[in-house]
Amino acid sequence: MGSKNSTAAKRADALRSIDAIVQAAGECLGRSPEASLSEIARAAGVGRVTLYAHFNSRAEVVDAAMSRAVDRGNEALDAVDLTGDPLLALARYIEAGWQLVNQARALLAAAQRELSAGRIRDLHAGPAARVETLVARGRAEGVFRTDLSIAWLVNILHTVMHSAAEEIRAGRLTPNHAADHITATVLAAFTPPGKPVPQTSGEA
Amino acid sequence: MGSKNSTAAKRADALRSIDAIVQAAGECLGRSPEASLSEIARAAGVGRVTLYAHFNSRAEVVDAAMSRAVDRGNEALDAVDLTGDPLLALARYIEAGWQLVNQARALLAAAQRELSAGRIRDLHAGPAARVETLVARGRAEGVFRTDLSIAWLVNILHTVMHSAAEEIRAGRLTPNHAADHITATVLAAFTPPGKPVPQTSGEA
DNA sequence: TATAACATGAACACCACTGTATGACTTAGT
DNA sequence: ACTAAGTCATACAGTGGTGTTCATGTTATA
Repeated sequence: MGSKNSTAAKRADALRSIDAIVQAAGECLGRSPEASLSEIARAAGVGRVTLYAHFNSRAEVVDAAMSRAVDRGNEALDAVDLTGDPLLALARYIEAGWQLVNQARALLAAAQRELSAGRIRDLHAGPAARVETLVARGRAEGVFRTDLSIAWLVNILHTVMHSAAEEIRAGRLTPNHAADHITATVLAAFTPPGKPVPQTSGEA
Repeated sequence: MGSKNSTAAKRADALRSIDAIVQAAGECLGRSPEASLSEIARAAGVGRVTLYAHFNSRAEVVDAAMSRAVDRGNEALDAVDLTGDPLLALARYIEAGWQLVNQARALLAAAQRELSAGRIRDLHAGPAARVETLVARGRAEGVFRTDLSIAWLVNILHTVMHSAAEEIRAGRLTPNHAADHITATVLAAFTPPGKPVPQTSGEA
């Protein structure tokens, strides 16, 4: 559904172009959701007509870029160990994926105007489940608060990650400290009322 | 700088139109930053040409809508008591302004593409200072954490407010519980490491 | 009621983006 | 080396937004 062909085998040449286009689309749409196809084609080092030779519409380009981002995200996050202490697991998740999640969110803005709601749900099913089970486990173990819904906590995690990326873009935060800031903030936000918030980096 | 005239006194008729346009612009741009002037004029119950009779460009409309939103925000927030216990003060601030801040942020997206960076800084100077001093006072009193910068904490506050509004739009949160969720989350995130997170609503 | 201000629809030129078509050129695969 | 596949520049039609002009009505206000 991403590319144009049905059964014909593509030439190595064409595959290279397609890959460049999808990659450029991910970058351009990640920066600005209303990037034009001309802009994407130019960033891919390819003619605009060539883009239309492989994708029937703008929606197909967005879909391909979004799918690729989700795939790469899943791939990267599969390498993260989410077992053991939920606090440490969450810290590992944040460390591995905070800038990844941000780009996915920027792409999402483009996808939400170009793709159907069902398609977006499908693309999000996998990644969302991973964090949800981690949060659920943390709640079951008494480490994360239960007075707020799982959906809200997951939303907070993603929101803080995203905002950190924007703070960096605005020059108010350095990339080195981003993960620390996110972790410190989210772990505190997840702490059950009455319990002390965990120390994240330097312990006394 | 907002409207078109210089010295001529406007008719009551015209003032009514201008007000309707600015109000409609606030609503339309609050929903979608790329709302067209045709759309805004229609929402204002006014002809498109009439809009151009009062505003020279799209930027002027955006500026007027943004200025109005900031003014109304300042007005509403001036009524909030930010003295006393910083925790309670922050809770009052959230209660009063969370949906307000969200609309301002949605407008901000439109403003950032149409207005100069300097103009945006000017518009934000007032509102930002208010929260910053509150956060600074909370830190000085040992209630808020000092291991994260003031700018980051303020950013977290606004980000969580904004995300709550989006959760409501997505149907995952009811407006009644929004302020509670935001307060519970932000107060926990602001708590210094090692200290217990405060109970917000029901105490055991 | 006179008149200047205002509102309005229709029409215009301009621009950027989308999507398609054509024809010449280059490259991959056998 | 031959051919099908791919690339690309140019050009085209269609769409939708921005600003402007104009001629005709409508309304506030003195």
